[in-house]
Amino acid sequence: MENTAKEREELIEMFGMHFESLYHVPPLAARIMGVLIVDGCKSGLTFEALVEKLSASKSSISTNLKLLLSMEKVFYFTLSGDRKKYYRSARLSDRLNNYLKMIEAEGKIINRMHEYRVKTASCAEEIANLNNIVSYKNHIEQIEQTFQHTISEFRKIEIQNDIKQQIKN
Amino acid sequence: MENTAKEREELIEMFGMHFESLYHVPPLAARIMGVLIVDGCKSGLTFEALVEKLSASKSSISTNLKLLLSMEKVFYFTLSGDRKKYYRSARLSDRLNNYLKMIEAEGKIINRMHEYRVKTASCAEEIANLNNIVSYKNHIEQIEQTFQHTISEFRKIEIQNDIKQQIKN
DNA sequence: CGACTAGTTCGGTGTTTTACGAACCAATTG
DNA sequence: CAATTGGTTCGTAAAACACCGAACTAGTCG
Repeated sequence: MENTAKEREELIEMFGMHFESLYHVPPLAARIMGVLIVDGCKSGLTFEALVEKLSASKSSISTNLKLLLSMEKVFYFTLSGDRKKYYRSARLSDRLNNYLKMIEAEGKIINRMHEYRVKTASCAEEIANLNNIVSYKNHIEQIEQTFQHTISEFRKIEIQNDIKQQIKN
Repeated sequence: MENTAKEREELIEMFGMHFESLYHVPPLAARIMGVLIVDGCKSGLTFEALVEKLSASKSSISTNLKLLLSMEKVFYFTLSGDRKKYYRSARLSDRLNNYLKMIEAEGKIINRMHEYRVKTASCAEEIANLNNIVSYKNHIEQIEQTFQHTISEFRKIEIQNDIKQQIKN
């Protein structure tokens, strides 16, 4: 049993590192994401629970939670007759969407790059390089489409799960 | 013509922003990447050229270049009879590979997550959630494969271009 | 060998970030 | 209305970061 606890710690740490570099958020925010995924996937975690689990101050949790809410990486729900907010991490499809956004950013900049090169190309070498850019553009677009497809497929599953959940309650 | 210069500046700035957030490097390192792509794609840029173009100190350029070299985002080559190093940004396929790495990291952590959940799942709700994770894992793997395929396709083009280049010289 | 080129390393400084405690607010409860 | 709960806001201390100049190294040339 102690082994499971250790594994839990490791998982939270792993998620923390992952989100810190991926979303560019403070360490504490990343760890919040971690515990929300590892411990809070079913019913959410309260503000208090986060303070305890992460042994951080109320103010730090508040600030970082606000950040994550504004980034839509985390959301909360309330229960009637309960003043507390229950926090949960965003859906898995949102994580996929994050990668899509990065790749879209790359795509946009490559388009600009291409326009610029077309205008300024002068020698044969540069024109050869242009072909390279076009090919890169096409690959990026292809990947974007794959992502879009995967995300929409995955969203369907999530929506179905949500409906099941709602029927149960 | 003044318009092109402005567009160039904008492109460098765009690349800078992009790489800063993507690779988590200091602003100057990101701008080095930017100028290397925009101005140095054909024949590379010298250390000196970078100092001038970015109007930064030699020490800052040195430090950031060292960082980019260690990250393999930048490489250099030398010409016989010329003491200078010529810096170039990594290939486009390496940029694609960077996204693959991120997604692989996500995949690994999701695997760990799944193992953990299998061990700790107790109620029906948790088991339902498990299916969700499995499905996510599968989608991630599918995307990884697409990426691997795209990267290997793209590498072929790059290698062909390299050969053409070598024949020319 | 002295001067120059090409670049690195070191120490320091101004800025930014991160987390904190204390004070505060707003809603509820006895 | 006083006390408690659930949380926010603000000012700040500590640490990390980014960039710089000065001093230094290592190779080259006259």
